[in-house]
Amino acid sequence: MIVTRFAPSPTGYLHIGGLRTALFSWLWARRNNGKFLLRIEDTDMARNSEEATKAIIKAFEWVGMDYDGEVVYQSKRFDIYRQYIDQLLEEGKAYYCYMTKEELDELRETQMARKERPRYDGRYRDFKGTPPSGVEPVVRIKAPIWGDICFKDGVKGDICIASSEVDDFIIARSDGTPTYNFVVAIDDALMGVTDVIRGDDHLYNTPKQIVVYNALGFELPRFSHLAMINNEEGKKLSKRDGATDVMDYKTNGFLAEALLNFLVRLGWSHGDQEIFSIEEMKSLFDPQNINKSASSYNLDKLLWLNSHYIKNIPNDQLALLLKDFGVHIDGHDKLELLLDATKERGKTLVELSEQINLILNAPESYNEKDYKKAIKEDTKEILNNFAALLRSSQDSLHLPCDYHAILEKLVAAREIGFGKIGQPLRVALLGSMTGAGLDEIMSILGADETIKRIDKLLSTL
RNA sequence: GACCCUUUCAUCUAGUGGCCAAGGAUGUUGCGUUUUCAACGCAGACACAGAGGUUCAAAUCCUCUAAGGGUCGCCA
Repeated sequence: MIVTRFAPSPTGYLHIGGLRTALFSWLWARRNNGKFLLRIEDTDMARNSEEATKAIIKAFEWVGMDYDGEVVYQSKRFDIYRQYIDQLLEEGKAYYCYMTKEELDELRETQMARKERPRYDGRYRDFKGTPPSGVEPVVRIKAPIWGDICFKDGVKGDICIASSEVDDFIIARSDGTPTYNFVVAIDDALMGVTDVIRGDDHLYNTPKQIVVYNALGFELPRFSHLAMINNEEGKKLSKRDGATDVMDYKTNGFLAEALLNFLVRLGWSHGDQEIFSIEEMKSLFDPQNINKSASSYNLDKLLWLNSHYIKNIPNDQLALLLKDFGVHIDGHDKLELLLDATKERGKTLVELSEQINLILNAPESYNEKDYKKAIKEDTKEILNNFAALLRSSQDSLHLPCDYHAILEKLVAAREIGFGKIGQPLRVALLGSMTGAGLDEIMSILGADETIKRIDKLLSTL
């Protein structure tokens, strides 16, 4: 069985890059009817917050990603880690190191000065003497001294790192708490994780974790390291780049489906296909098709996808989503017509709600430029004429085509161009010359409201 | 500085030695549809980082160079 996991450290909101990593892991598990686990990496007591964990879970809920079983908190598993530390100590695979932080800093400086890669020199590796007093020791694991540490990465292929590059890293701090690379390996093994899918930035941790796997006799999972997502300038995505918090996308009017579709195509592809429903992703996703190279975030494409999903989800669902944006049209008898007329005009739910409000609420003022452009000498007469026509045939006006018919009638009778009536009418109804089709707008408003808005404009002439 | 990874249109990507004088998508340009905007349709512009090899044949394999990124914590 395939078991994947997402293992964030709770230091803030869920980042867009984190979501993509989680998505890939989730999809791979779901595709194989496997398990997708959520583990919170909170071994650093000073930095983690409960809020952050909640934020991550909330973001998962929004996008509809479900995890299996209970959330695992590393902070609650310290006694498990302690056991393994003791075991390694007993077996001579780990040892106490009495080097102070100051000594360590000093060592690093001299190494840097010699243009070497800074690393622990192993001075306590085979220490048999009397430990210096007054130093709380850390526990270090014995990493191999010779050869290479190799593994096959699901994305990058064969990776080999010289053992000389991997030092005897600390697995327990002087206060006894375990460190990241140690607990990750243990938890992944204990939780039965078969596929570790994570960011590129962990590539260098992998050989360290392999040291732990080997020392404890655990079987290695498959590792797949995802290249980073950069910003539109190709630089590392940071908080300065605006919306990096997943939940910002919700407030900015993006659909979860669109976000996931966007993210799944960042670094992964399936031929030429661009649009993937969640179900399709679940059945098609394969880490084998993940790209090696980093990709850049591109808002235009996200926007395009979002408008695609806005246009294609059922109207009743759309109405539900719109509630969060101050548009309450649940019971509106012209709901279908209203959304059909507007949903091609909004790339986000924010824009769409603006479009809808434009129709639902009578204009309080008119766009100056459009007003000037639309209002001509004969406009007053034409609009009066049109209003009269509306009044006289009020009872038979229902569908957009009904309104269209009387517009045609007016145009034919007066022998004028469509613009003569269309432009001022548009200003009267919406306050400006852009927006949905006139026939639809009038049908949604009904004859009464249409006449009211025309009269209001007439009163300014 | 050391080690590691990456490199196809502006962007996401297809491509695993011949089907590629490089395909799709976003964006962009023009035209059409339209009372307006949008949407849609059609047409166009835009790329194999560079240099050397290997081969009958290279975007694809090898070497070097360059550029970008990552990592070097008692953070995760």
